[in-house]
Amino acid sequence: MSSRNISKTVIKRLPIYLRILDQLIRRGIEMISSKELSNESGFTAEQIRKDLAYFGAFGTRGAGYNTLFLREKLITIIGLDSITDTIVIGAGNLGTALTRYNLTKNPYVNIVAVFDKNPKLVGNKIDGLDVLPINKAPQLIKKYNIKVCLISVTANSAQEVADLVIKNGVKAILNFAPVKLSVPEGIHVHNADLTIELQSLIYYSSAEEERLSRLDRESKGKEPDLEKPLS
Amino acid sequence: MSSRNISKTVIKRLPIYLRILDQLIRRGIEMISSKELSNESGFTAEQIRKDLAYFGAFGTRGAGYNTLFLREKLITIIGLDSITDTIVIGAGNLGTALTRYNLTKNPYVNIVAVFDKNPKLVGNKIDGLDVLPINKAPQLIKKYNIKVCLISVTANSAQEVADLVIKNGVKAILNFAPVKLSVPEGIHVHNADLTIELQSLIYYSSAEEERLSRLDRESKGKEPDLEKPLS
DNA sequence: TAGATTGTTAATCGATTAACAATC
DNA sequence: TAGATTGTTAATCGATTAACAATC
Repeated sequence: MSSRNISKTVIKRLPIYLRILDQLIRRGIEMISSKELSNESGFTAEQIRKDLAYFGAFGTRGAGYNTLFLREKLITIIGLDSITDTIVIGAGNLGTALTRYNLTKNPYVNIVAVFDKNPKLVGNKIDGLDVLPINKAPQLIKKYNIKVCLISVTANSAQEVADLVIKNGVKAILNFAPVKLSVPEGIHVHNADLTIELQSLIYYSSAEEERLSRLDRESKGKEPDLEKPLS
Repeated sequence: MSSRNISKTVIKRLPIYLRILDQLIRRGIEMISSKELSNESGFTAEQIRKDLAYFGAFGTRGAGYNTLFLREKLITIIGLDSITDTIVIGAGNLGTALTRYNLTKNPYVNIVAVFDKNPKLVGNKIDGLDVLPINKAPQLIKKYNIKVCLISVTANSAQEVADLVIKNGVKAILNFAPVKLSVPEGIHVHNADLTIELQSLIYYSSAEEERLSRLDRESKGKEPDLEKPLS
């Protein structure tokens, strides 16, 4: 129980369990077995039991898990028991959509401000929230003690923005920009690069066999031996 | 080379390599070692060499990889050598942002249509693209031979939408709705649930130690010693 | 009690890292 | 040739699955 260094793969499953519990509770279900959680989530029952066991013994042998009790535990484990204030940097299409989307869907997170460096966007309202100039970010991060930040600026600006928010106390970044951010030890970045996701899907959308055999043929055609120009 | 069943973790890294090669080529760099690719990507040099070796021998011992050559290979491997036509279902904030975002950023993918079941949204223009009623989707999927689809509808509608597009020939779905989709064997779903991403980040944004010890204290209150009775 | 299901240890599987011969 | 770096095999590490005793 509460042994440290729980792996990232485990942590990423916890919010999914939470979402399922929310649904079950809405449907009035009070107890749930790991087997049934498996059906709902697509993870194996063993894996679910093991994931939960890292944090404690929340079930009842022979009966399963009490949905309300387990939900409370998950909320505490993930850190959602108090609302997390966050900011969005980058008020383009994506940043605007993220802001609107989150404001309606996510009861655990509150977006307190949206920033952009483009003067044309500053002053816009997104669901009642003003878009502020980026130079106002430092004081606001400190004032609200912001620890989590969404970055939806261009690839060019993302590193600069990351440096700025980290310098002012942000510990975790959800990065939508298509670049690898360099951050100090102890700062967490999750990448949500939609282009990458989409491209890796395309791999699976056509018969691999066929395409990869084409790769072989091309190689044979093209590089009798020039494969590698010998300089 | 081209042994089958290459793992999903490998495939997900390929578009990242591609993106880095794009950058290198733009900077005029012609050769790159796995070591340098490691610096750019954050993956180890060994891992990069191994990933590429699943598909062939693209490098030159002693010299590294020719950036233009490797980029071509990656494009073929991923399946980006011809433009992929795709559709977006769900023209709310997120769907609109995804459509605009993709149209500008992703040269390998073309969004041919956006659909919504809400009559209020039908007829809207998104960067010159009409929002069509969902019942027009089947014929269009067939006409353009659409294999990849983005779903940005509500959790309630997502399964229904998935069933519909799969029935008409879609093989791969990028799902933004916060539900687990049930799909037949051979259909690929990638989930891009932003709420999940954000929540799992929150886990890392505050000191775990502290929060998890709180969990223990709470448990002690509620469950006297039955933490783990020793039998 | 008998049946069910957890929590946990052991076995397996897969992915990453290390090492190094091949070779440019 | 000497130096560098790939491609690949072997060793390690970590995550998943299987199994089962504990126990409700």
